[in-house]
Amino acid sequence: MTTPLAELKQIGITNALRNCQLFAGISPAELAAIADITTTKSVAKGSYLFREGDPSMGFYIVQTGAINVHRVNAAGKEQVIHVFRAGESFAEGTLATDKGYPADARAVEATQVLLVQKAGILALLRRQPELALRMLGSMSAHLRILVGQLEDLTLKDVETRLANWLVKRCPALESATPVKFELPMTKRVLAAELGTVSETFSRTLAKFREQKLIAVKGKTITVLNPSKLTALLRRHLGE
Amino acid sequence: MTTPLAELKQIGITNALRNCQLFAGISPAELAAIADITTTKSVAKGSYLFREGDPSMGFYIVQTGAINVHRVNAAGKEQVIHVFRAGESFAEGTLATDKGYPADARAVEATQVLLVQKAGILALLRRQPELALRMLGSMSAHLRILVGQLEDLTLKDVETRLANWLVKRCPALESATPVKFELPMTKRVLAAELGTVSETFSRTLAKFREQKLIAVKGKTITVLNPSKLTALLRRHLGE
DNA sequence: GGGCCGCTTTGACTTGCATCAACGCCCGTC
DNA sequence: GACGGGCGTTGATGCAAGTCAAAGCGGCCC
Repeated sequence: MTTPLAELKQIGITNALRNCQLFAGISPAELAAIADITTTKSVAKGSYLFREGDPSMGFYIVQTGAINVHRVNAAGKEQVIHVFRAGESFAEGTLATDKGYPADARAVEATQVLLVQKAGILALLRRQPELALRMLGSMSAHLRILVGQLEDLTLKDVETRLANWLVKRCPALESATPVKFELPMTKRVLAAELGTVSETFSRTLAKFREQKLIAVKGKTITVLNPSKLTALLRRHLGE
Repeated sequence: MTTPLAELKQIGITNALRNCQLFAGISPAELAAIADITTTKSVAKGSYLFREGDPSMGFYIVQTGAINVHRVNAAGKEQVIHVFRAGESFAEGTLATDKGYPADARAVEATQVLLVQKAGILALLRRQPELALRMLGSMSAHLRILVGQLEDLTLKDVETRLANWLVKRCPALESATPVKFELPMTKRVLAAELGTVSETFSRTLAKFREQKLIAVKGKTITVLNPSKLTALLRRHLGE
């Protein structure tokens, strides 16, 4: 930490931390203290950051790439809990218990993460109650995501879930002008995130295509008429 | 707080707090400080403690009775998130955000709860970092519950979920001696907790009855052979 | 006791979705 | 340029579980 090289590394980490919602607006001194207990880690596409039951090393922040947090049952089926992308933090929950990680975490693509080390952050939290409150807030956000997931999976069918997913990435919900975007992953992976399999996903896309709601070309999806899609969504939720 | 009557009330609250896992092993001074910012509240069976979106008053601890935390979609269907019983705390997640409660909370039966008030506990957390860590631990436990729920609902069928539920209330898992107990609620409510409807629940009970795994008489259920039930559970999970 | 309402059970039907299977397609490697 | 493998699409089939309907069965109030 006293050599120029190490200092340089800390500066890089500090910058990365600043991009994380969890630490938005935090004082430079605190940020530096956190950087001191943070390391970086590269995860190759498809390899695991941790697995269910592994003892907690701390919590993570995605710098670049994406981490798929999921759960596997004995039959080998995966349920995606959430895909975390740049700036998002996860596994904060393992700080205050001696249980291990409650799920698996795998890199969807080549990914760079920050590891905020358990012992260090715990000591820091004891001195910085405000920071502890931030962590509480972050965990609360995760709880909300999970509650949303729960609702998604049980109260809606695949068609509704996909419509919802599409609507979420349209900037102007009520506009009638087409919106075009690229899928950031394979359709198979997206299907899993939506809690279904690729066949059903493909069929549902086809259904929307027939109704002239969207156009699909490879990984490019065009929402032809956002307002019609939101109307469909409302219709499905309203009955 | 200076009148004898108020003091007596605080003593009662203090005792109640002591029964909560969240505060297990905490110092008497801290406990008293928490009692100062805590009020009690009675909730009649079926009435709501709070609803989704209500601004947060603080978090709750169940003293007696049971609180059903659930979510309702536009179609009016309910998804039970968890039923909290004596000694359990919930809604801690609303402390650190200005969003309201993320779900509905209704009393399953006549219930007494403690309300730890938001402003008070926040001030306390700023002075007592250890307490903040406890709250983090508690929220982490809730996250685990939710992740478990998510897995239950997506990776298992109703038969497996019911078997799991039954096995959980058998003291000796591997024994061949019958275990008898009373349902603490109507079957309809239990069905909802297991993420299904009363008809399917009834059919699944019948299926177990035919296999001589259980006997049912009104609200009394007898698990005839716990070890056979756990064997069935393992078989379902293992393939 | 009689009547009523809500819970429970059972049966018949419907449906959304996973699974299995087959085939075209793209893209890598040899 | 030929082969192989993973993805995407489509069709056929099976099944778990939700819905609708009808009929017992309590329990509770008058």
